[in-house]
Amino acid sequence: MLTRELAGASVRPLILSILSEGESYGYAILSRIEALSDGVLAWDDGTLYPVLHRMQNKGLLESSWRRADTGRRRKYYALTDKGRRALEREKQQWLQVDAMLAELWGLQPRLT
Amino acid sequence: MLTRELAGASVRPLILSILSEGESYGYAILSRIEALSDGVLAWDDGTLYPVLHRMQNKGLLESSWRRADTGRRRKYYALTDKGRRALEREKQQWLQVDAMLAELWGLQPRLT
DNA sequence: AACTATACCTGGAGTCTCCAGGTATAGGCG
DNA sequence: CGCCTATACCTGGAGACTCCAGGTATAGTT
Repeated sequence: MLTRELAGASVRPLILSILSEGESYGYAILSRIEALSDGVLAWDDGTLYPVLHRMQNKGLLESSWRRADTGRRRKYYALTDKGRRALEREKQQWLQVDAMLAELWGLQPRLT
Repeated sequence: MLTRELAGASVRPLILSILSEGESYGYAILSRIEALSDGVLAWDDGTLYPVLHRMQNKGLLESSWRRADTGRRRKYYALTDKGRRALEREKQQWLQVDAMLAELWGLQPRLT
């Protein structure tokens, strides 16, 4: 698994990025992350939900309870405008740090 | 500045990477990071020192007080073998998360 | 009727950044 | 010589966050 610090740094960008593709809900976000990482990352759901709540409190997300075709109740989350701006900021910050590490590691810089 | 989470995720890899180029000391590490980021990142030194202490406690670094040519006392830090292994792990983890974000953001994957 | 997978939530322990404040000294300047 | 600035290190407490253990509920399968 990841160090707690890297986990902390990546949850928010990952959630924002996944939701930028369209609304989703906790459980699905979890599986999406697991799939994206080829099974390497698997957050406990008890870690994810509080993060979603905090992000909603800060106005980055909005949520609505709906019943899926499967009959189950789900809490769907979608990005707000503020959330979209936050994603842009987080992305820039990530790329900033990534560029520094890439330089230290002798990797080629990313073309933007 | 960075979000506290990204700051947390990047301090350790940055320190380990900088020290992998040769020993250094707190104040110089700070300026190295500032230079690498083109002035964007500037950690408070009160944030860095406890991190160095913790890393030494975990056996990732070793330190020695020496007097520089300038006459000042400095605490030089160097990587231990354990530190070198930790760097390798952190690097893999970073690249893992980076690959996930790159995919979500539609960036080209990094060639290893 | 029992089980599994889906789907959500909370509380407390431990850990970490951040900030404010503190100590000490070399070198330059008046 | 006395003052200032840059260099160089340290600590304590506040606040924030992940992690884990535990809990609730229900659709579908056996």
